Amino acid sequence: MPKPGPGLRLIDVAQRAGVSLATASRALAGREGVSEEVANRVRQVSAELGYVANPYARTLAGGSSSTVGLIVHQVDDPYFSEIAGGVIQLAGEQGLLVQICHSGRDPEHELRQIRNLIAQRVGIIIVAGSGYGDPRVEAEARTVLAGYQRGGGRVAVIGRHALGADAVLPDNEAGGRALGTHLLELGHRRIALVAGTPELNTVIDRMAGVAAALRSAGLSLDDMPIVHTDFVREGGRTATERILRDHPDTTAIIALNDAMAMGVLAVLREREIPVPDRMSVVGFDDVSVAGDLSPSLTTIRLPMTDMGRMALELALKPQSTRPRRRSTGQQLIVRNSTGPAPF
Amino acid sequence: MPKPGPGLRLIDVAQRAGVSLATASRALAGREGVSEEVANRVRQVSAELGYVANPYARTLAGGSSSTVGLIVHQVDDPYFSEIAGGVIQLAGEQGLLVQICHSGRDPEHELRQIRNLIAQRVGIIIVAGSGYGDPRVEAEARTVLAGYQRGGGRVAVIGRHALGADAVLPDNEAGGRALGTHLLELGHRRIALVAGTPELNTVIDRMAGVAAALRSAGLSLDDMPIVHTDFVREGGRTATERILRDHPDTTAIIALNDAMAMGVLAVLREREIPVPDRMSVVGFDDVSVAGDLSPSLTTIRLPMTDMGRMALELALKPQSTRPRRRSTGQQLIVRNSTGPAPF
DNA sequence: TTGAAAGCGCTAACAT
DNA sequence: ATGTTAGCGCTTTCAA
Repeated sequence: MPKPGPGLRLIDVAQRAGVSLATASRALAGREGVSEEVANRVRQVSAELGYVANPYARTLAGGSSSTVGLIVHQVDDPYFSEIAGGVIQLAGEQGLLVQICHSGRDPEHELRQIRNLIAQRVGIIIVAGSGYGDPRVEAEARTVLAGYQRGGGRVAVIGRHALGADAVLPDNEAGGRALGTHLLELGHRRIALVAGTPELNTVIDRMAGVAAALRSAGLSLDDMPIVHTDFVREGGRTATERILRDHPDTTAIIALNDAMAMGVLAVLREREIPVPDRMSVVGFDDVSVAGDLSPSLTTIRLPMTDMGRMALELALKPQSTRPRRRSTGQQLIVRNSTGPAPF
Repeated sequence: MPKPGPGLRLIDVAQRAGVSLATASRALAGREGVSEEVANRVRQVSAELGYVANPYARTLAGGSSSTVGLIVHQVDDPYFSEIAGGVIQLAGEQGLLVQICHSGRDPEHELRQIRNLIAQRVGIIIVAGSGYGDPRVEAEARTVLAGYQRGGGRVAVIGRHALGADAVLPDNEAGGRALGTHLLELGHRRIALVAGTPELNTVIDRMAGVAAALRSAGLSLDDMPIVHTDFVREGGRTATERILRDHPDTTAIIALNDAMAMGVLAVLREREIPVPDRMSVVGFDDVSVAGDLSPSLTTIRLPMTDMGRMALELALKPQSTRPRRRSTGQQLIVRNSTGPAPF
C-alpha cells in the first residue's frame, strides 16, 4: 500500500553517479568488479541522496533478506523479553530488523511459525525456548529447518540441542546442581520440586542437575515430591498448594524457573508461611525482578540478554559443517528466600 | 540467500486449479471479479499445496505489506513487553508479522528507526512510549510519519498525542489523581514525587493528575519535593536516596511508573525503612510483577496488553480524516505498599 | 571494468 | 468473469 516512500531508486543513484544500474548495484553491495574509484563515487552519491534499497525488490531478485525471525514462547515473559532484547540490540547494530512471533510453547504452533518465517523469506531464524524431550515432536521442525538451511538460511536456537542448528545452551544441569547443593548445605532434606511439564528439555536437564546434587549427598530425587505443572507462574501456585497439602513437612521448594518461583512465593505469602524461616524457595533464570520479590529470590543467573546476542552472533557467521554449541555459564545468586532448614 | 523455500509459486496454484494467474491472485486476495465457485476451488488447491505468497513479490508488485513495525523503548521493560505481547497476539490472528525495534527513549534514534521501517516498506507503524513535551523534538518525526501516511502507510501511537496519528492514550492524568487522592485519604501530607525526566509527556500528565488531587485538598505540588531522574528502576533508587537525605520527614512516595517504584522499594528495604508503616509507596502501570514485590505494590493498572491490541486495531482500520483517539481507562489497585500516614 | 537485459513472483491495468 | 501483459526495483548472468 505505502507508496514509494522516499521514492528513490537505485537507478536514480546510478544516473547521478553516471554509471549503469549493474555497476551501482555492485558498488553498493561491495562486490568486486568495480574500480575503487567508481565504487566510491557511487557510495558517495548514494549517501548524499539518502538512498535505501527496497528490501522487497532486493530479496525478490535473489539478494539476501536482512530480517531475522525470532520465535519465543511469549515476549511478555521476562525470560524471553530479555533474550529478545539482546537479539534486537545486536540486530540494531548490524542494521537488521527482527520479526518476533509467539510459539505459545506449543510445538504445532511453533512449527507453523517456523514455516511462516521461511515463507516470509527471512534470512535468519532464531528459535528460543525449551525443546521437547520426545524427539518425534521436534522431528518435523528439524526437517523443515534443515531444508531452510540447505537453501542458505541460517538458524540458531537457544536452549535446545535437537534441532540440528547452532545452539546457545544454558547450563541447566550445572545450575540445577548448584541449587541442590545450596539447599543441602543449608541442611534441607525434605525438598520438593516444582517442575514444569516433563516434556520440556529444560525441565529434564534442570531436574537432572538437582538429582545429581542429591545423589552426591546420598539422597535420591525419587524420594522427593515432584509436581509437574505449567512452566509459568500459575503452575507454581498450583504445585505449591499440592505440596503443602500432601507433604506438609517440606522445608524447601525448588522451582525450575523464576516464574514458577513467583507463584510459589505468592501462595506461601497468602498462607503466611514464613520464607525462609519455615520454607526456603529457589528459582532459576534470575529474571530482572528476582531481586525485588518478597522476599528477594535465591536463583541461578543466566545471562539472557547475552544469550540473545550470542544466538544472533552464531547465525551471522557462515554455516559450519557441524552445528556449533556455546554454553552460557550460570551463577548461583543467594538472596533472602533461602535459609537454614527449620528442622 | 535462502532459496525459494517451498518453491511454490502462485502460477503453480493457478495451473493446478486450471485458471490464470490473475484469477488465482484475485481469488486468494478475496477481491471480487471471480465466481464463488472458481474462487473456492483456487483456495482449496492453494491450501492443499500449502501455498504461501512470497511477500517480497507481493509487496514489490504494489500489494500491501503484511508486516507491522513496532517501536518501543526497550522490549525487556515489562511495560513495553506487555504492549508488544498484545500487538503480536493480534498480529498473529491476522496473519501479520511484527518487526520490533528499540528507540532507547532517544528521539533521534527513534526517528532513525521510523525512517528505517519506512524504508523497509512496512505497511503499519506503531510507536509506543511517551512523547516529548517539547514539540520541536517531535516535529521531524511528525513530518516523516505524515509523509508515510500520505503514501498509504498506517500509523498508530501509544501514549502520545502529538504525532498526527491514531492514538491509544493511557489515562495518565486520571491515574495520577487517583494516586494522589488515595494517599491523601490515608492522611499523608508530606508526599514526595519520584518523577521521570520532565521532557516526557507521560511524566507531565501523571504529575498533572497528582497536582489536581492535591489542589482539591487545598495543597500544592509546589510544596512537595519532586525529583526528576531517569524513568527506570535505577532512577527510582537515586531519587529515593535524595529524598531521604533532603526530606527525611516524607511519609509517602509517588513513583510515576512501576519500574521507578521498584527502585524506591529497593532503597527503602536496604535502609530498613518499613513500608508502609513508616513510608507508603505507589507506582503506576501495574506491570505483572507488581503484585509479587516486597511489599506488593499499590499502583494504577493500565491494560498494556490491550493497549497493544487496540493500537493495531486502529491501524488496521482505513485512515480517517482526523486522527482517532482511544483512551484506556485506569484502575487504582490497592496492595500492601500503602497505609495510613505515621504522623 | 562496465553495461544490457533477463528475470525474481506477484498485482493491477487492460483486454476479452 | 476471466485472461494477458506490463511493470514493481533489484540482482545477476551474459556480452562487450
